[in-house]
Amino acid sequence: MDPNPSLLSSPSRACAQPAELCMEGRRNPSPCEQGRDSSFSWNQVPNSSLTDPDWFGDQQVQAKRARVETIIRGMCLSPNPLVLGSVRARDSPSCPEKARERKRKQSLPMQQNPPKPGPAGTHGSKKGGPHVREQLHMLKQQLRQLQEHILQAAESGNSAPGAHSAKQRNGYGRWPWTMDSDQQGSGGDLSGVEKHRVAEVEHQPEEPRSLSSGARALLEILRKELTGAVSQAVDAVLQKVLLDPPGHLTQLGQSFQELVPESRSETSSEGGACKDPLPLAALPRRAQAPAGGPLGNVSLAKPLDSPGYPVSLRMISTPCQGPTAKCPLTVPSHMQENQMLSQLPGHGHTGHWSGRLPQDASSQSHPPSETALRPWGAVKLRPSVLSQQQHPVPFTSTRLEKLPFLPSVKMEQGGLQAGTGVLPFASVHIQEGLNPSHLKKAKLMFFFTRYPSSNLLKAYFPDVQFNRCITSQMIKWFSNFREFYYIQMEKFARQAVSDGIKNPKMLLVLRDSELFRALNMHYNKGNDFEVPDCFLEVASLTLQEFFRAVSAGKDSDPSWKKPIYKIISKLDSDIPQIFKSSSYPQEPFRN
DNA sequence: TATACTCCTG
DNA sequence: CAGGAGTATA
Repeated sequence: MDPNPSLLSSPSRACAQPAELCMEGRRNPSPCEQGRDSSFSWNQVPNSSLTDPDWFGDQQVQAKRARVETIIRGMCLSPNPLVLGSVRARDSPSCPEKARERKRKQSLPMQQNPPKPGPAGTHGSKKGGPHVREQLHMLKQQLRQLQEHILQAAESGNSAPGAHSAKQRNGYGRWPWTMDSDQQGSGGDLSGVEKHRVAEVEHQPEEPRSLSSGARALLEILRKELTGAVSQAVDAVLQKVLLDPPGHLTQLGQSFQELVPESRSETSSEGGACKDPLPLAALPRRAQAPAGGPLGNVSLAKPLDSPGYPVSLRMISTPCQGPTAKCPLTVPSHMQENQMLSQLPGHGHTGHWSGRLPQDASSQSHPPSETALRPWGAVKLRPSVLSQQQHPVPFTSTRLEKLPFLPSVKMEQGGLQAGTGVLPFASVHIQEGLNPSHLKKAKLMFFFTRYPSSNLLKAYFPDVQFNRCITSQMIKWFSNFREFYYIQMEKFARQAVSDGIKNPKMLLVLRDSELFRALNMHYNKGNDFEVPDCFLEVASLTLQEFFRAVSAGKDSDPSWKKPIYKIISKLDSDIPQIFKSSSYPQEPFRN
């Protein structure tokens, strides 16, 4: 008559092999369009303002706008010799559009060297420059014509526009470079070249001197909107054409995916044809699978259903040894590339390396009625936390999906220069010693692995120069982590015993339990990391093991903990690949 | 003997 | 969290 917590009763596809999970992740359809949309979604907003002529319905303007849009569209669609020319040839373009996308990304690191400031087009040296330039020129012409028309319209019609429309334009704040020139300096992430061009466009108009204030206002607003729209479009084009400015936010997502093709080319066959670009949404889940997936549900479900759970657990667990071999999909074959990626997350210098993660990490929907199954006193309900659990979000998913939206403001002035010395090719600084960020990272890793091998540690701390001393220090860290962990477990297990708990299955470590709080406080002090579900499951099992041992009086044996250690040592999960980044998590402090 | 683990202590 | 002692394993 166990109250069978629904939390545990979930999947009985329990024994899903890691491999299956990986494949599943890989199978995620990733339509080219969708992918691109997601990574470039930031440049779509202006369109909405463009297509929002709420107060001004001038046919002429509409027509002009249509023309401009047509041109822009044409530019977007036209092949991009600039980029294609400078691409490594090893890509097999099974999906042309995607291949191009990928090539563009790959060419990214090459943009590291800031271009010498010069006339527009300097940058696009090869063949593409003049072409783009022409297009831009046409655009400018169009703009000029447009403005003339507007001028006429303004002169004929006197009615001043409502003030609200002017305020609406502030929506451009997202694209600093589309604002007036005085605001521009504040740090748009346009390259020098782009800035130059935008400036050109913006300074085109010969402002009419003799206009009524109303007309002037109208004109001003129109001008803003038009220049904003045009320059935004130009920017969008240039971004695609010239480069994705290094350090741009989309880079994380893109570069992250750079990793995948590597392994994909080696191992994947079931992925199908078009598995390429930018499944920004899909990728994170993939990364998550090894972490939370395998153990998820399984380990907890089993014990509750069958008495012999330690055994079944062992079978389904994923030993930490060689996690790199576990899920080939997430394992880049080239460490260098991996490290290149690694640099990226750190560039969203927002103070928090990964942003605050939404609460519930479980990809498996937690029963809303979790309260009902709160099993035991030590696992107390915390309404505040519980309420946050209402919106379950896979943790890795949220983490990675969020990153692309980190404020772009942090881009250094001049997109191209921004990359100087910061990005991919900026070498991984090999450190002699361990610093606090290493410690923090190790603590977070503890959520996935309690018994990391020294090889694993070496793999996940690429910026650390390992020697005997460093290695044993880090191993000592984990030993200390375990110590605290087991002490807590024992403490709460004993409390449960003294509370009269009979059934170990009642003991769950949930996110609102005291035990969890203690652990989280220790390993994740800032609470800026979403503790993976697999950790909760392992913790629950540990607690149960301790409980059973204590309640069976085994603790009289001096080495009564050893069997527990042995069990727990087999419950390590794979650590998300992102942890291999030398700069993950990127802390506010950086050297 | 070297390495890694636990336990204890500061 | 680090250091040291004691122990286990290879």
